Amino acid sequence: MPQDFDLETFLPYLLNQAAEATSKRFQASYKAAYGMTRTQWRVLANLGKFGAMTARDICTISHIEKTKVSRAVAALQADGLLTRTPNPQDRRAEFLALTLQGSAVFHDLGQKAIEYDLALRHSLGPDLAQKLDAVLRDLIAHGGDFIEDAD
Amino acid sequence: MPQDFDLETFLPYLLNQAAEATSKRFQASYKAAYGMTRTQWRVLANLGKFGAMTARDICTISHIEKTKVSRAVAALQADGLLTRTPNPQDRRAEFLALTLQGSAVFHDLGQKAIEYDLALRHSLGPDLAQKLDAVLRDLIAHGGDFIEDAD
DNA sequence: TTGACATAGTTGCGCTTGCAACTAATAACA
DNA sequence: TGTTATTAGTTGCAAGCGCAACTATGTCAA
Repeated sequence: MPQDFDLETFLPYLLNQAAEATSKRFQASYKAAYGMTRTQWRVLANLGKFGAMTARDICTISHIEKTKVSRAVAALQADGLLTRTPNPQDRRAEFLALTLQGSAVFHDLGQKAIEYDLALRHSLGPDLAQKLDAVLRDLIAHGGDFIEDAD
Repeated sequence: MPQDFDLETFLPYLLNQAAEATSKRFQASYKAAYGMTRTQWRVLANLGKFGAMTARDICTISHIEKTKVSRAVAALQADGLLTRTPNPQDRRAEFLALTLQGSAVFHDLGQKAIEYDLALRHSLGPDLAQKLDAVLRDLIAHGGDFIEDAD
């Protein structure tokens, strides 16, 4: 009967703390300068990286829920950072693309993100940082696949 | 002019994804069985691990904001999982302690958490899992200390 | 004492989220 | 063709969260 559970060694807890700690600072970049949400920043970053695509594509690529994407897209459009173009082949869907202004924001924030990421990795050391990448990707891919009852 | 920012290699993003992926499944344990919030689960876990303490102590230990702690404590009390005892030395503060029922819940969830944690670590391999712990703790401690302008 | 400041904890408000239900368009197939 | 099932995207609602303001108590020092 192990009664010695310790939150401080619980992997999901540690991951959450680390994610919050590292995200918090960078959040200031897009929140203060552009009044953007994390979801908005991610949608922008995906469009900036991959070019025009539909909301559904963004969902698939980024694993963000469609509700969040929908609202983020509406907000980004309202701010003039992206445009929607109907797809004549499928009138349910719309192609999303960054405006010139949206691209400018993407380049500005992307630049800051790269610098921040480098600083973080620098503090960890190169090989550790690289291993961390692999481990995190592994957890992202398989982190929810163990316990078979739920869902 | 590096325009090649890629979200997929951005450490805060990876950490968030990994945290979400691993937390989601375990969340089912406390949400489905006890209708608890993540914050409630964390407060319960801290009280279970460290015994009676004040809300302020929980804030200090866990880095959860006092507002969240306050509301989680109220909810846990309403569910009969903890009791508040006024501190005669300082009538602003209250000692919080798990009830018998609260302890039972803590042991149940703690057990499940240990199992889940072991499964996660097993999938990573022992040495990698251990390194991950150290890296995450490092990021938690220093993850926000680089960029000096914000705040 | 009394007044200025600090601290424990709560509350109000606006915002983001998650979930389920919804609309509109398309696909599948008898 | 008509009927049903999928899919793209939106919306309503009930939370939870973050922040600032607030209450009540305690501290310090003139």
